[in-house]
Formats: sequence, structure tokens, C-alpha cells
Amino acid sequence: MSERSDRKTARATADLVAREANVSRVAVSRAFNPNASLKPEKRDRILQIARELNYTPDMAARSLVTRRSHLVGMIVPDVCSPWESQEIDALTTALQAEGFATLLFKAKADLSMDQTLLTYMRGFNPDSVIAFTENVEPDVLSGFLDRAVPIYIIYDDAEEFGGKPSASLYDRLVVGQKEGIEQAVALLQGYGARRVAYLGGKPQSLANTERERIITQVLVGRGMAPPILVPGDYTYDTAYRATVGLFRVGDGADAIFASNDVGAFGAIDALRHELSLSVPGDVKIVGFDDIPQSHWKSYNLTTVRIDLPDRVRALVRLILRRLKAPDAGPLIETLSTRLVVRSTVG
Amino acid sequence: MSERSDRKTARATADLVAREANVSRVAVSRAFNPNASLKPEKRDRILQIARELNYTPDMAARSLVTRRSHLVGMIVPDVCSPWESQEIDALTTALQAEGFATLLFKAKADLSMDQTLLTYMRGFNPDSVIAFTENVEPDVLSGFLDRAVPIYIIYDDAEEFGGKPSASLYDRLVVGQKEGIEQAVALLQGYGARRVAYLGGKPQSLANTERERIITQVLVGRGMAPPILVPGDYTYDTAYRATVGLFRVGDGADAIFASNDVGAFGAIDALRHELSLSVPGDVKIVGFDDIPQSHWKSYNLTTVRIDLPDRVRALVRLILRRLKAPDAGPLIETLSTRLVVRSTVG
DNA sequence: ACGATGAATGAACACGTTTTCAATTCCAAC
DNA sequence: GTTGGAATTGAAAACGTGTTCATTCATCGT
Repeated sequence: MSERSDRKTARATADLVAREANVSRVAVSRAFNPNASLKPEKRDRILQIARELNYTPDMAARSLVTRRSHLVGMIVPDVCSPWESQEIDALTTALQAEGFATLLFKAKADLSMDQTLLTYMRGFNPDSVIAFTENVEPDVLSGFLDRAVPIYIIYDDAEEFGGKPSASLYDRLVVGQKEGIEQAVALLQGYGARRVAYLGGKPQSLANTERERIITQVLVGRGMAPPILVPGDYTYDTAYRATVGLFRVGDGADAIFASNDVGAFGAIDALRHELSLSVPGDVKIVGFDDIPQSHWKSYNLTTVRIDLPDRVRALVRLILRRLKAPDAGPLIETLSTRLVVRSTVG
Repeated sequence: MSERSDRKTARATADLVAREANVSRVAVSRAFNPNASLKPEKRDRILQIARELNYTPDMAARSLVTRRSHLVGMIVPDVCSPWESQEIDALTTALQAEGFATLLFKAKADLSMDQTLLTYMRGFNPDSVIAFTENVEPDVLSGFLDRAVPIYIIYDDAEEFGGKPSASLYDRLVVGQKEGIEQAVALLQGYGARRVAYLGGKPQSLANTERERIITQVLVGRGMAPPILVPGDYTYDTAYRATVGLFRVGDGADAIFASNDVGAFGAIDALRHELSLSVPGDVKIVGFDDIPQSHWKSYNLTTVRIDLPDRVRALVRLILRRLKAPDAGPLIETLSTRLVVRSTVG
């Protein structure tokens, strides 16, 4: 027997283990199901033999009868984004501990999920689906309603949620951004900022729209002018160019509220290396997310933190609760934000 | 019928479609298998009805008989790392186009894969497994040999590959780092560097060991002193502290070769913001990977690029070739590296 | 000693698909 | 009109597991 021929050895099955242990195949199944009734010594012997034979229950066969795939689908527009990669990492770790594997899919850049992707994903029967893309398309997603209930991450206004009626069919994690934004604006105002610009994210992103709305509301509420709206798309390069544009052809500003940290980096670099302006001396900067890069000395960004561990715990809770009660009404978890002060404001 | 009751509607099955279309269930199966023999008009009618009923073949049931799960497992130690997240993103996109979904697992921080994780993953029967963790444990991985053949990404010396005999049971992508390193050292020498430090990555990482080995070899080959070895772990913070240590308690250096780009950022920030030294004036810096952040203006890092599109194409090719010929000998793809010159050397 | 309660056990079925395989239909060529 | 071969079809048998359900076995209170 050469090494290579090992590969042809058929995978061990429950039947084989049963025969080898002189028990019925049902006993093997029970041995791997902790709360099934089986004599302890028998279970031990079966597990021992299973280990020798390198046997593991086949998830596909199991899921066929159990109606549980132990898969959690994630639809992500851009894995490279530091914030999203962080979230995927933490979520995968947490889910792995609960016995779930993550099934990763890439959405389109415009944050939409096309029918093809969804039906494809549906074939795998994920127990739950987390939509990182915020573009809600109720009729498309309705295809999922046979088993899993999708989870949406939304911002601030649970009721409006795109104004779509079928919103009541999703579970959701609501991120309240108001606290963090209020603290940020207070800080900016305290350091004498008068003219604030909002450097936008992807226009289709609900997080972006809500950030813009709340920042405007808070600024005006504190007697300041509404923000100068600078379009962006969450990327460094666009933020860089937009900032240069703001100061070269526009009137400039004495503070920039970026829609995410990466955009804030672009703004900082544009100010320092292209416009020869100082941060925070000439222009103050606030970001959003608090990704690991934000404490890097070149930026040391003051930013609105969305606490990742809290966020992950909330998501896992949503998944487990839904699995326990498939027919329950829409589940909701709420999260808050707070400002992390570093050195880009004062 | 309320909205909620829709959720209880059982998922459409091939049987239902068959009944609805007045054909046998086999015909439905054939309708979804393009190269099966079925009268075109019949296929159209079935697909039409399937669409109306929102039917998709169940992957679990299919994989049970086909012995193809259409899943590609990825074992990743740290999804947050910019380089890895980039690779996961590109790989997922490419595989999705070929009809595969990615199954993501987190390895332990020390780059090892424990038995629990592997047996767990095995249950899902991935068609292929890509090991991003470089710590080779042949006996552990042998548990996979019943169906999928794991792919290892290794560096430079295919033969040595950890010196483990069972290396011949893996497919592998070999990344040749010599070209890039030679170009980098030539550039450093050209700009007058005399004393080069190597800022290491995780000690368990084979990529790191090989980088250290080759850099030493190339330096000595060009008549320079072997590098000062500074231990690290691929992270920004460790690189920052290590660099401070190198210049505070050590003798310093006039050039730093970092084991990855993120480490280079840490070194740059330590030099500029803690040690008040200039880059590239006082110290020249070269990194490894060429991640997107490397062209950010605050760093603008000169670095050894591993071309991502090439790399992904090679990996996908490995997977498809192996699936076509499960019993073929070990498959090997080779890749090269080259220097990307920016402004941290001269 | 005796019925009663509960745990332990295995045969048969179900889950939703693909794959033989034999039977049928179709069509062109003689 | 016949005949051959190819295209088309459906019944039955897998694939590997969890779950009923009726049966056997041990245990315990009276």
C-alpha cells in the first residue's frame, strides 16, 4: 500500500463503526449526541473506536434529517475593509465556539445582493444569514423565509429601516449612533470648530445616510451651521481626493467628520501631505468605527467607537434565540456608541 | 394567512415541482443538470415552474450522493490582517464564480490547527482546503485524506517544507521570494545602507523563516554584514516597540527589512514619532506584501509585492485540477515576487 | 415477590437528491 | 415499411444520518 492509495480509502461511516463495535448503527448516532440515552461505558467504547477509525458524522447527511446545517451565511461587500474583516473574524470565532461554521459570500460593490447569489446561498440552507450589505431588497430576500431568518444590521431608526413593509420579517441589530455623535460634536465645538464638513460613505449605505442625518440634526441643535456635504465611498483614495477638492475649489472647513476611519485617514493625509495643513491645528478630524489602525501613531484618530465584542455578542444572541424559537416575532438587539478621544481634535 | 405563517411553508422540493409539472422527479433533477439529456421544452417548463415555486436543489442532499460539497474550507489565523483579508476576499470572489462557497475557520494565534477544529471542519466534507496557517502537522492533517487534498502555501523551498515526509501528500503554492528580496537589497545598498536589521514575523511562520534565511544569504552574497535579527510577530505594536528597543538599547541600523507591511508601518511610526529619526533620511525601510495601505501617503512604503491576482488564479487552478484528477500526484504552482519602489528607501 | 417506572436498545422509516438501468420513443436511412 | 441507433424517460436503489416506536432490561417502592 503506497501512501497515495490511502486517499482511496472510503470515508468511515457510522455503519462501519457500529459493526466494529458490535452495536447497532443507532447506538453510534446516539454516542455522538450527548443528551441521547446510552449506557456510558458503551458510549465510551464507541467513541474510542470512532476515533481509531477517524470517524466524524457527515454534516450533510445530518443536516438532511435534522434540518439544521450549522452554517451561518455572511454576505459581505468587501472583506478587505478593516472594519468588516474585524467583524468577520470575531464573529467566526464566536460562532465556531457555538458549533457553527461561517459560509462567506461576496456581495456586489454597490451593496446590493443579486438574485443569483441569494438562490445559490439558499441551496446550502444556512441556519442564519447575516447581511452586512445594507441595501434592503425585501422581495429578493423573501426567498429565504422557508428556513432561516436573515439578520440585518441597521442604524438608529429601526422603524424607518428603508421604509420597507417587510422589515418586520427580519431580525435586526440596531446601532444607536446618536450618543457618540453628540459627544464628538461637543468636543469639536469645545475646541472652537465653527464649520464642519461631513465626508460621506457609499450613498446606498443606510449607515451613511443616518450618520449624515444625525450629524446635521446635532449640529443645528447646538446652534451651528449644517455640515458641508462632501460625497465619498468609504475608501481612502476617494476621501483623499475629496478633501483636496474641498480645500482647493471649495471654501474649506475647520473640522471634518468622516463617515468611517479609513476615510478619515485619507482626509488626514490629504491635509498634511498635499495641502500642507496641520491636524488638529488647522483642521480637526473625527472618524467612525475605531478600527485597530486608528491608534497607529501616524493618525491617532479621535473616533466614534462601535464596540466590537458587544456587537458580536448581540449577533450571536440573535442567532441562538431565533434557532430556539423559529416562529417568534422579529428579534431586536440594541447597541450604543461612544467617542474615543485621541489626538486629531485637540 | 398572516405574513408570519409564510415561514412555516415547507421548502419546495423536487417532488413538488415534479408533481406540479406532471413529470417524474428525475426529470426535475435533470432540468438542473445542464448536460443531462432532457427535451428542451420540457426543461424550460420545469425550470419555469421551479422558479414559481422558489425551488433550489438542496446542496446537502446533492452532496450526499454526488460526493461534491462545493465548499472550499479556509483555515485562517487572523482575518483582520490586511494581507489575509485581501486574499480571502479575492479568493471568495473567484471561487464563487466557479460555483464554490467558502467555509471559513479560525486557526489559533500560534498558527497551529488543533485536532478539534480539523475534525469539525472535516464533517462538512469540503472539496478542498486551503491552509493559510503554515504550521505543518502531517499526522493531524492526514485525517483529511479521505476526500479533499489540502493546499499549502509555502515559501521558496518546496523540498524542505518543514522537513516533513508527508509533504508529498499536499498540493502547494510555492512563493519564490528571492527575486523581490534581491531587488530590495540592491536598492538599499545603492542608497548607501550598511547595517540592515530584519524585523521578524511570527517565529512559527515558515514565510518568516525563509525571509530571514534569504535576506541573510543575499546580504552576505553582496559583501554586507548579516542582518541584525529583531524578533517580532507581524503586528504593528510589537514592531513599534521592537524598533524603539533596537535604537534605544541596541546599536540601531540604517535600514530595516520588515517581515510584512504592517510591521514596517510600526517601525516607521516608531522612528518618526518616538525616536525623532527620519525615513528614509536616517533609516530606510522595506516591507513585504504590498497591501493597499502601503501606498497611503503617511507611509508610502517600498515593499516586496506578492501579486494577489496571480496568486488567486494559481490557487483556483490547483483546486480545479485536483477535482478533475483526485488521484493525481501532488500538484504544484509557482509564483514570483518583485519590488515596488515608493519613498521609504530613497 | 410483584407490578411499575424509567432507561436502554434496535428495526424501520424519513430526509432530498443523483445515478444506474431497462424500457420507451423518436428519427433518419435503406 | 422496416430497422437500427440515438435521444428521452421513469422506477428503484443508493448516499449517511437522526428520529420515531415498540420492545427489552434494570431498578425500585410496597
